Amino acid sequence: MNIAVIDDDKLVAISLKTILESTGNITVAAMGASGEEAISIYRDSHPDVILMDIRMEGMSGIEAGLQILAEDPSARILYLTTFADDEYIIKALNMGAKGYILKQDFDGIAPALEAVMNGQTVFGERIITKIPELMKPKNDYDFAAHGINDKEREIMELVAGGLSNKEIAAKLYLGDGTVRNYISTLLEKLCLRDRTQLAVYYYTEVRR
Amino acid sequence: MNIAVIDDDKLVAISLKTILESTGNITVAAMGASGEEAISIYRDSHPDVILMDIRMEGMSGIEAGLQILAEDPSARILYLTTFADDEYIIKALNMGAKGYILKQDFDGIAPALEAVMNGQTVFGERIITKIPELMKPKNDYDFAAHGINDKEREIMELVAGGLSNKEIAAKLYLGDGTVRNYISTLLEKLCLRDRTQLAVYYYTEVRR
DNA sequence: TTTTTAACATGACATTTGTCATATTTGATT
DNA sequence: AATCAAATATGACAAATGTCATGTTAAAAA
Repeated sequence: MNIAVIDDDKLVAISLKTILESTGNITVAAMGASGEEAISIYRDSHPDVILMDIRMEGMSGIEAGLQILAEDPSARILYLTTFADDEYIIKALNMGAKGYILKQDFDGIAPALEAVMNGQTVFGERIITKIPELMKPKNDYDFAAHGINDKEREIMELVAGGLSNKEIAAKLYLGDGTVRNYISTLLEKLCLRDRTQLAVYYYTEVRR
Repeated sequence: MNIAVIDDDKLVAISLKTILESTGNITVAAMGASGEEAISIYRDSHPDVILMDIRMEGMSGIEAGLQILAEDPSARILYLTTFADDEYIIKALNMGAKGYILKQDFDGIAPALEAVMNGQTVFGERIITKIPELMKPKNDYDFAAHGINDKEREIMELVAGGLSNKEIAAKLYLGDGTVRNYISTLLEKLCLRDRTQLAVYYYTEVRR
């Protein structure tokens, strides 16, 4: 099995090469230290699996992976992580990566590569247990992109909390006519008709 | 590595034993054909990994797995599935199983066992892609427990879709006063005040 | 059969809601 | 200083909404 090792820590890369090649079954055909290198290495030598650090200087492992998979959807990418970077798990998963394992776990890497080679997807010990909570997508709804300012956002949240105009007015020290105006503008901006649709929008688009 | 193979299809069990032992690295220390057997085998011989069919006559693989993990949380259980039984994926995951792979994928099983032996968690090709949708907890909201009948439930869903009374009435061939009555009862039953709160309730309690 | 209950409906009424035209204040731009 | 654009506010108005009392029908229970 030919693999490529991409890690911006030279020492780690070398260690991996040594360890993996000592298994006898694995050949490290290429090594790189950045996302860009990963891409060009993959283009040149099409290794069976790319073993890549997820966070690197410059282009991240994720970006490089996306690029590689765009060019060859059958590429097998196995990410290495140092433990701290949870945020990437879901991204990697959705992207179509073949797994996500801990760098520290030297002994586990070779078997993981074998499994990936055979079409499996592999996760390190503690990683899989985190997936449930990571799965609820943190929302990155962009209020600004819809021209919604802070006050409007606040009012939207209160409407989505089921409050009446009067209650919202009291809570924000505004006149209740003012609140109605805010809601009017919100509805206009979001092409909705009434507060109920606004609440629905909130739960389906903003905080889905 | 000593493993136990549990499958209620004798033929599959034997085939697995043959294939796995031919790798040289794996010894099938015990075989069984039911959940009950799995439990007693684990008690007796503590294999490194249990390779178990997930659906079997009598006690299912999940139940047996729960029992085994209760007695020894460090037990490594790798499930075999025939493809159709999605529902178990999440259960297996939450339970603490080390993976979930396809029976058909003979070549993949040995590497998967190696990976599991080394602390990884392994999923078959198509399985991981299903996790996102399976993750959203199916709702077991009990309408009946709140005294909500079918019509009311239907109307509640339409309100939560952002429809006006008139639209709901048209859709259900009801008078719009009737719709208002239904909503009134719903609000009464659920201790809510208005349709917006009903929609909020829907998204936070029914389909959360 | 008679009674009861549930589903479906109507109309009257008060309240809430959404729109609009308009105004004041404030800070930024010119 | 003059102008402009926001954030904030008001009141008038129409439409939508929620409540209630009441009625009809059909099915279930007695």
